[in-house]
Amino acid sequence: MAPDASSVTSTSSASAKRDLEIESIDFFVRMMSLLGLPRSVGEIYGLLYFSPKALPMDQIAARLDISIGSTSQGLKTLRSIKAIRSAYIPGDRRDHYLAESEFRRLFSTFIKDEILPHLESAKDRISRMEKVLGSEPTEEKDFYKIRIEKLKRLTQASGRLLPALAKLLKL
Amino acid sequence: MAPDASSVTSTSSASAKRDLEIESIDFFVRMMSLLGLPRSVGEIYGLLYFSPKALPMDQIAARLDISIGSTSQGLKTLRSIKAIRSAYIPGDRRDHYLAESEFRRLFSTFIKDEILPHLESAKDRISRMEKVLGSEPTEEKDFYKIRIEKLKRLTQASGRLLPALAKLLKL
DNA sequence: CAATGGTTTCAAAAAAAAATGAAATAAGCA
DNA sequence: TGCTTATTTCATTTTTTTTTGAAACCATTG
Repeated sequence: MAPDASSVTSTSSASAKRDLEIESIDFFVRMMSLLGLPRSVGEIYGLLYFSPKALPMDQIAARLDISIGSTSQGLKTLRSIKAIRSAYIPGDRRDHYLAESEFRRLFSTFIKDEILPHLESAKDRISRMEKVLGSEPTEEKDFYKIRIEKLKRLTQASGRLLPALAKLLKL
Repeated sequence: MAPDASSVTSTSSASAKRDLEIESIDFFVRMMSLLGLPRSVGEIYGLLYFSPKALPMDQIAARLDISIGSTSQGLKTLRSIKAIRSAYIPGDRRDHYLAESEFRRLFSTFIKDEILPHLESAKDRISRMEKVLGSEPTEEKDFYKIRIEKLKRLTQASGRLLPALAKLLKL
């Protein structure tokens, strides 16, 4: 078979690394988008996840071919959900980033920040519903009562289940 | 206090119903958006969830003040995740829709259709990663091995946990 | 304390997602 | 079958989200 300049390199492991990197980026782009996070955030995390050394922002932007604006924003998001941490590299002013590979922490932060607040407001809303219904003797009162009851159970179950789920994900 | 034509009606429970409806729509718009579904889908489900009688498409569009195009699309989505079902009303040609209030079914369909396919493709991807790595004796091989191992555990855990979660949500 | 390199911010552009409305299709009824 | 009403489809428009790029900001160091 014909040697191909782009895939055969001196060390031969460089292309393997690139392959892993690409699979990783692809994987995390999908996964982050499942969590509602933008493409660039998935790309950055995917790159860092398979990087043995911490990378500075400008290298991340260059490797992914995205703007430093996006990169800065994406790193901010990833920091906020504790999906990355920065490592100090002596003699280099730039911040260097490493992927946090403990998914447990990642998910529990996500659940805590994104899901639980909604559950909180749901509780208030259900109280309001009960108040509205309480004073109104409509014919279909039973129907409404049951619906409110189901909503209540849903939010209660979620409130208990989600934190438990986060704990189970000790990977 | 001054009587207000729009909120005081002959039965007085009409406004209570409207209040519940609004809270419900608001609730489900948020919840559906958490699942990545468009606003209109949440509105439709929220309306149906607190409707004691099945509603036809044109009434749904009118009450929510959205186009029948959106309504048709939204109903299609909701049907596909089994969140609603249609009821036959004698003497009326139109399809009438009811909310499926068993959240368990709703979630398990959602998990099965939206999440599990991703997990499937993740398995393939991980096999590819292992193949790439296997033939490459790099120095950092241990690092890559560990990362791949973690990914594998994540997908395995999710594959086991998510269906279990769906079952637990018998509300 | 200026100069340089690194990072953030944010208005504008680009891209993606959702809603509209009208035409096409289907489905019930006379 | 033809007429009427209900529903779907889809090109276009609108809205929302994401990315860009340049200016502002910060921090280190000569």
